[in-house]
Parts: sequence; C-alpha cells; structure tokens
Amino acid sequence: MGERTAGALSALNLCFSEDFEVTLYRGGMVDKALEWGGGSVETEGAQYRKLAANMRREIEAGEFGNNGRLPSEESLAEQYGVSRGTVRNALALLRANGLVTSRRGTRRVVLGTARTQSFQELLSFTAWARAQGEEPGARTMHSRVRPATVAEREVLQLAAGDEVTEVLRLRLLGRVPVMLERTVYPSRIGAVIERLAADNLSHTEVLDASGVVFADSEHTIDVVAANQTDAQMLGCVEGVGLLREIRRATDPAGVPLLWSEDRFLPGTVSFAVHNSASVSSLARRRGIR
Amino acid sequence: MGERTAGALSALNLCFSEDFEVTLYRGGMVDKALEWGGGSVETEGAQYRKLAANMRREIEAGEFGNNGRLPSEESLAEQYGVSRGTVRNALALLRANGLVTSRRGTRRVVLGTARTQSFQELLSFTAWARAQGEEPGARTMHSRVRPATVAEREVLQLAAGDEVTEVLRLRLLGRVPVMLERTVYPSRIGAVIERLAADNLSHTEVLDASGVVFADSEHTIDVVAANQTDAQMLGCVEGVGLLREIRRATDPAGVPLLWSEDRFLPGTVSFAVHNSASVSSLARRRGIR
DNA sequence: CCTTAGAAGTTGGCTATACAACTTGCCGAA
DNA sequence: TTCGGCAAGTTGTATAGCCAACTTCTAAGG
Repeated sequence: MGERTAGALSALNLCFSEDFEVTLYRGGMVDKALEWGGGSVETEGAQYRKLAANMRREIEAGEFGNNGRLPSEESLAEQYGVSRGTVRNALALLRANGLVTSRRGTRRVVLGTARTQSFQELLSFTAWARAQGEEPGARTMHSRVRPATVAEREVLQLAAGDEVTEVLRLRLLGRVPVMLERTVYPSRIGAVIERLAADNLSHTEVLDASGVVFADSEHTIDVVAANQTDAQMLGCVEGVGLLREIRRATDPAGVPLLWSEDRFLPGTVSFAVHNSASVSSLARRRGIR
Repeated sequence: MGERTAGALSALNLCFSEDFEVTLYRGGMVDKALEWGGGSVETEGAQYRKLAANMRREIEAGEFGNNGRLPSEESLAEQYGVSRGTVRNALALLRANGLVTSRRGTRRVVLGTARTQSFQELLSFTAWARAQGEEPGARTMHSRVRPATVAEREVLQLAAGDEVTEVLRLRLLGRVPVMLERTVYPSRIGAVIERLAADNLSHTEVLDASGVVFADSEHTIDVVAANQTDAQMLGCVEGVGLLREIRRATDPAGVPLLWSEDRFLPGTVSFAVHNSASVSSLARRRGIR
C-alpha cells in the first residue's frame, strides 16, 4: 500500500456537511442561560449551533471516549435545558460533519474528532493558509477587463455585452509558490478588485468588507497537466500533474460572484469530504467541467 | 481560461407531472395518498424524502424557471397536505444539494439543476459508471491475506494480530483502464471478498447483498505521480499525475469496513462538491494523507 | 445451553403553534 | 424625485407531544 502514512493523530481533518435541519415545533417560552461550559462559549447565533459547538468541544476533549456513546437526546435536552428538537438540530450538525453516527434504536456513537473548517477557509486561500499556521502570499500577475465569453455569460449569468474582470494570481505559502489562480469576476465585483494592490492578500476579505456576502459555492476537483504558463509561474516542469479546483461562488440570492480555476502543485493540498448515507452531496463526475 | 467547457450536461430529466391533488382529511387519521406526480413516484421512505424527490423533479423540469422562486413553505405544505416541518425537511435536502438557496425573509430561489449522486455512486465505482451510462469493468490483479500494519490497525480499528485482506484491482470503463484500486478489508469483510471471481464487477454490491451496510464514508482527494506499477497497469507513463482518492467506509455503528486508495487516470473523473455558508463542508488540507 | 419472546430504551418522523429576524414593496413626506 | 418608514410576507428557531421503527437486554422456556 506504498506511501500511505500512518495517519498519526487526530488531525484527521475531514468534513462535509449539509444543512440538515430536522425541525420540530411547538410554542412555549424559554430564555435559557447560555453558560454551559465554563469560560468562553460560542455566544452568537442559534442555540442549537452553540449546543453543537459545545458538544463538539466535549467530544474532542474525549468526554465520551473515542467509540463511546453519547447521552440520549432526552437527557441532553434536560441537561442543557432545551427541547429535544433543539438537541436534534445540534446533533444533526455533528452528524453531518462525521463526528457521530445516528441510527434508529440505539444511542449515537462517537466516530472521531473531525476538525471542521469554515466556509471561509474553503473559499479563501488566505483564510485557509492562516488556519494552517502558514503565511499566505499573493502576487497578481495579470489583470484586465474584457467582454465575457459565452461560457462565462452562462456561468456568471451575464447578459450579452457584459464585461468581466479576469485576474491571474500566484499564491504562495511563505515564499514558495503553491497555486496559480485564474479568476473571473462580473464587472460589479471586478470594480472592487481592480483597485487593489498587486500583493493584496485576500480578495475574498476585501469583498467581504465591501458588503459582498458569499453564501454558496461549488467546487470541482480533478487533475490537469501543467501548461507552459503554469510551469513558468509555479516553477515546475511542463506537463506535470496539477490538482485543479474550479470554484464558483454565489451570494445569498443565488447571484454568481466569481468563477475561478486554481491549479495546485502536487503535495501542497488535498481535499477531504465526509459523506453519510442519509444525504450525499459530493459527486464523482465524468471528465472535466 | 482555456479548456473550460460550457457546462451544459445532464438535465435530461424529463418529467412533466401535473400534480394531482391529494385529498386528505385534516382532523382525523390521515392516510396520505402518495400520488403526487403522474406515474412512478418515490414510494419508499419518509414523506419528506418523497417530497424532496418530487420537488427535485419539478425543479429539473423547469417548473419554477431557472432563477425562479419556489412557493412558500406554507403553500407547499398545503399543496402537498403535509406540515410545514415536513416541507422544511424536504427543502433542507434540496438546499444541501445546492439546488435552491435558503435565506430568512425571502422565498427560496432555484440555483440550478445539480444532479446529485447517491451515496452508493460515490462509494462504488460500478454504481457510478452505470449511472454515467458507461460499462464498468474490473480485473483483480492481486489478492492476499496478511497481518495488518500499524496504520491499518488504527484506521480499521483492529487489534494486534488481526489480519486484513488486501486487493489490487484494475477498473475499466468499457475496455479502457481508468483506475487502479488498492483496498484493505478487515478479515470479517475480506472473507466475503476472497470468494469472488477475479472479474467480479462490484465488491460493494456483493457486500451489500451479504448484509453489510455502508453508512458513512470519508474521501480524501489529491494528486500523486504514477509509480511503476501504476504505469504498467493503467498503461500510462511513469510519473504522470494521477487523481488519487482515499476512501474509508464505516457501517451504521461506526465500525470500519474498508480502506482504499484509488488512482484515476487524468481526465477520467472529477469530484464536485456543493458548500453552503451556514455550515462548512469540504475541507482543504495541507499535504497528503 | 440455546433460542425466543417481550420489555425497555432510543432515534426517526410528523404535526401544531408561536415568535423572531429578515426581505421586499408600497406609500407618504420632504 | 428621493428617502424613510411601515406593513405584509417568508424563513429561522424553539417548544411540546405522539407514535413508529429499531436495538438491546433480560428472562422465560425448550
């Protein structure tokens, strides 16, 4: 089995997850105290999210053992002073992230301590690099405004005649080139990008600060051979296999915000997904796209 | 931006279904009719799953337009004769799969007709190939029982001295080699596998028929250079970049069922993920694993 | 000893209701 | 015209209860 590494510790970083909200209703009024753990607990957002964060911490602290069983929903509800519905919502999150099992008739079992990354970390190279403890770098190699191609009009939902901003950026970890990023923004977004310096670290963060909200993204992953430009920029041999990620992001209303093709040097990055039988969202696809 | 293709695939889901009303009786026992579409509708499982399947069909048939808005939860509940909670569960499925948006204050919007694959199709090469309309093939090149390594004991949760069955299989589409699969099964599972013919198509299906239930899986994706064995089996040049997928599956109780490393020829397969902001999803990782 | 029936415990699924948070469009005032 | 604010509409979060489906353990019976 060759070069598989031992897989040492729990850095087992998989996750996936879908929004699976089992919602149960019924009115009453509760204004629960939010002081579950000692110290700083998640203090924003819905109760079930806080609960989930809390339980994630407990699980990762080994509170229930590694293959241990969780308390029942009923007792958790009582313990935290919430309804069973809220507990179920919280557990659905953990389940979606692959931390616990879930099956009718028996208690939930701890699967592992998957570290979940934020949406931001998946979308933004900078955010990801920082979370890894690496120093992200960026150098804009090329940038211009031009009419959108037919493919771009379709993907970005533009009208004929609309323009796009295309940007070619080299991304680094420390001083080492790691990825080459070809991004196309609709002009509305591009207008913000064009004003930035060539070494601006994170376009995503700038957009975020400008009030652009990223809500959904699609990522397609495959391999592609390095062309001449790739090889030159990344400092590799032409023809070597690069890990390609095509990503497309939309705002909360479903309006496309960017379309990007990123090419990573081998060994610099990998993608991980957790997938449960109840709901699957990763798709294996034929060929490129 | 070179080889990007326009991206108009699948969507051959023709299904015009005039919803025939379900007359039901509120305030008594409810025995819901399941005749939502015309002919064969999903007839097994929970109501919200049927509803989701039904709505998926409607969406893909363009019932609501491409960027159209869905009816409100309330009206859907009334239309289908279920409670709002059930409708929400159904919509959560569609949302998780990236078909619709979901935000407070406004109707849901159709994002696209992302074809979702089943859990099975992600786990099983054979199931995937068939769903693509391709003819899957398999040739077992090597198979033996041996003591588990330390890494395997950890990943498969085995005790010292336990044995595993290792299998090397070449996978084909039609007659063309596409993927080389190195799988390790715990002996309990391996016992079933060893009895199979070398050209048995789907180990997954055999196991399924033997009562082995796959519930969760983890997939890690990156690039690796073809070694001598890879090159020979797949008929490619040594050193070429292969798309590597490491997958690990567990049963409903969280017990590991297999650990596999699959290497795909470039251009034969890609992986796609949808990710929404509310909950993080796919994880990008440093280095191999 | 082994098998089977049953009870207890647990999660899945559905309904009903209430309110909070947010978006959108309308309308009136500056 | 433009701006602000209000009202209606819609989804998000939470509670409460009921039953079904399933797992597990125990105890009775062979």
